[in-house]
Amino acid sequence: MSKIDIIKLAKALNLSKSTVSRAFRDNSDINPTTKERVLKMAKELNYRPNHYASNLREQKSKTIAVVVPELANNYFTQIIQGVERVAKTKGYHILIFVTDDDIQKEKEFIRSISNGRVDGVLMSVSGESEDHSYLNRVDFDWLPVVLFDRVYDDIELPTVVTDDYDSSYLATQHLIANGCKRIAYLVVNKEQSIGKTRMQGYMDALHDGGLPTDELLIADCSNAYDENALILKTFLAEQNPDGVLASVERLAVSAYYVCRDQGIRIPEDLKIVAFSSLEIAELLNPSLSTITQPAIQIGEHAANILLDKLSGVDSGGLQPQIVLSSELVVRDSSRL
Amino acid sequence: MSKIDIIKLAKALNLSKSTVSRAFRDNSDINPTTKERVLKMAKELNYRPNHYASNLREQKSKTIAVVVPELANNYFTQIIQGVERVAKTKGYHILIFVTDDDIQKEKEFIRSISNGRVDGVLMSVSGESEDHSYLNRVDFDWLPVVLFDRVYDDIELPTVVTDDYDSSYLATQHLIANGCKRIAYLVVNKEQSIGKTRMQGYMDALHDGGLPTDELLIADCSNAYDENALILKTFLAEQNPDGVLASVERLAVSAYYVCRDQGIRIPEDLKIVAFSSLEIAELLNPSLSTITQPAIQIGEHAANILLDKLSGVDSGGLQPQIVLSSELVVRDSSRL
DNA sequence: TTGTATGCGTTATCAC
DNA sequence: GTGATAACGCATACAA
Repeated sequence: MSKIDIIKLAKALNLSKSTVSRAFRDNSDINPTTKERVLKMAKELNYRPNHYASNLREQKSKTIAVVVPELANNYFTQIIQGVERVAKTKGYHILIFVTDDDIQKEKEFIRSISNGRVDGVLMSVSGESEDHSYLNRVDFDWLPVVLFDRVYDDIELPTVVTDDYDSSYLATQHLIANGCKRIAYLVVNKEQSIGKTRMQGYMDALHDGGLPTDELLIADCSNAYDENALILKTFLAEQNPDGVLASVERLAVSAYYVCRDQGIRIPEDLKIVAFSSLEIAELLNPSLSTITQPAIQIGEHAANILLDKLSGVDSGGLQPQIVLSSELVVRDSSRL
Repeated sequence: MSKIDIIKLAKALNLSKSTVSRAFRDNSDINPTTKERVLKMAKELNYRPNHYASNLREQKSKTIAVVVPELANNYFTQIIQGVERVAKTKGYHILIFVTDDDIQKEKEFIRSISNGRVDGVLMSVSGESEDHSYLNRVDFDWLPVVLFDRVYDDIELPTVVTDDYDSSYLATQHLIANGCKRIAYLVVNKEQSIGKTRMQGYMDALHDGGLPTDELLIADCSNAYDENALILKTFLAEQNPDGVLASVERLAVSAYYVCRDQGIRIPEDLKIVAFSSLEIAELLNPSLSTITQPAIQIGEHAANILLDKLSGVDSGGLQPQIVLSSELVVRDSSRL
């Protein structure tokens, strides 16, 4: 294969390079027969238009970036699946970037692609509690951005999120209905919109259910399994809750491990509900009650919004704000 | 931000574009002070070198492609994590492509990137039983390719795989040791090297353990959960095995569901061991015995090999063939 | 319908 | 140490 370019191909065909070029563009004036001829020879010589040259010329890349905080999370990989699925149908490729929840990396990545690297960006953000004004410096007409799941509320962009408040409220209500009096809330970062919104639903449900809200029942965890094991062990021992709402799957898993080790019975001693996209929640011991977010659909929606923008579909001036519903699936871990 | 390019920046600084360009290259003759000045102004104007122009010029993209059969599989997403981790440290981006186990898509993708789109490819293949000679047409000096997990044996390329035969053998031996007489093997596609190798380990262990091998005990499943539920339900009823080796996680999960529905007790009636990268195998009911592959490391190794090649490290002429060890973790699902 | 010429934004080579 | 200029490979406006 090596170095066959449009000129060599043109020479081989005794044509000009423009004609050859035209053979690869769909809506160009070209004799169907010569087009055939070119395509055939191209196949033979294994020629493909150089991507970077075309992109430079056309100022587009047919590629979108997907920016996520982490990959070690089923939820995000499911979202990526959704994105991939719709991107593929429109001929787009996807570039994955992981920020490790570090806004510096997020910022640097956005900077690094801000000059034609990709046609658009799908992002779940990392710096909600920090200064993310860097985003205001990008021209969204040049580089459309759609936020999903974790969003910056103070920046006007299309978003795709789930109804976290309602889900949290409902799940807490369910725990109350099943007799819980001391319901704990497990969260990784209270400052994130996700953590905050879910916490609000939890608190309001407590209040409406006639239960006091107690700062001490809110466990601020980390992202590392081993740390969480420690935090939760202490937390459960000291606070002795009878119900738990885990704002992310990982915390529910840690809670399961701690309960097993400490001889805390689920659901008899402690009932658990968790935000989780685990496909086998059903098979856990005991099966885990979940608030299941439509992850794949989030990806699909976000991708569709972005691709619409890229193909010039007018959103009527305003930014779509999609809210998808999660589903509360009650299983053994929160049963009476 | 919009349209700021090197020329505008140069003008703003009253410099030539060559000088500006030099400020961004690390080892160029340039006055440190002017470099400072350029970089500062660049930041101010939010200038970034155009990726496509540089790539066109330099003939490299600092991007590698990761090609996998599917994303709906923890195993592959973990591998991607590993790749991402090392790629990031070397300043590479990753482009994800999913073949849906369709060699046509695999082929088309490789073709589509064969002209400078990426600097190299990491791939887990899809067309082992089909004609994959298309790969011989790519010049691996121009586009280095490293295969992982699912490989083409008849094409000379670096590979990273796990010791599937040994793992299978060991797991089967373990089942025999725990009293199983009728051990079934669950597989998705017998023709794949993965399925085949694992089956061989299983068969040899049976033989060495003095047990007959029986074609009927090999269940050829599909990739869809609902289909598998049906297949396995019938299979378990008809063949009545007392042990099962699942060549992929998905099949073990299906088996769990079927057992639950049919009142088959694990491990009393049926012992199960599965190839699985599930992090919470421990928490299943009952906890699942697994052959755990070092997925993240596979990704890291593959990426390292590729990046070494890209940076011109000589592999001594021969293609590295890495074999990583999986770990058999015995849990309740296969206990006596 | 096809060919010619120009520019997309860089970087490298060569002068200065 | 810096500036002019020629590629990189392609796609389009314009001429033929």
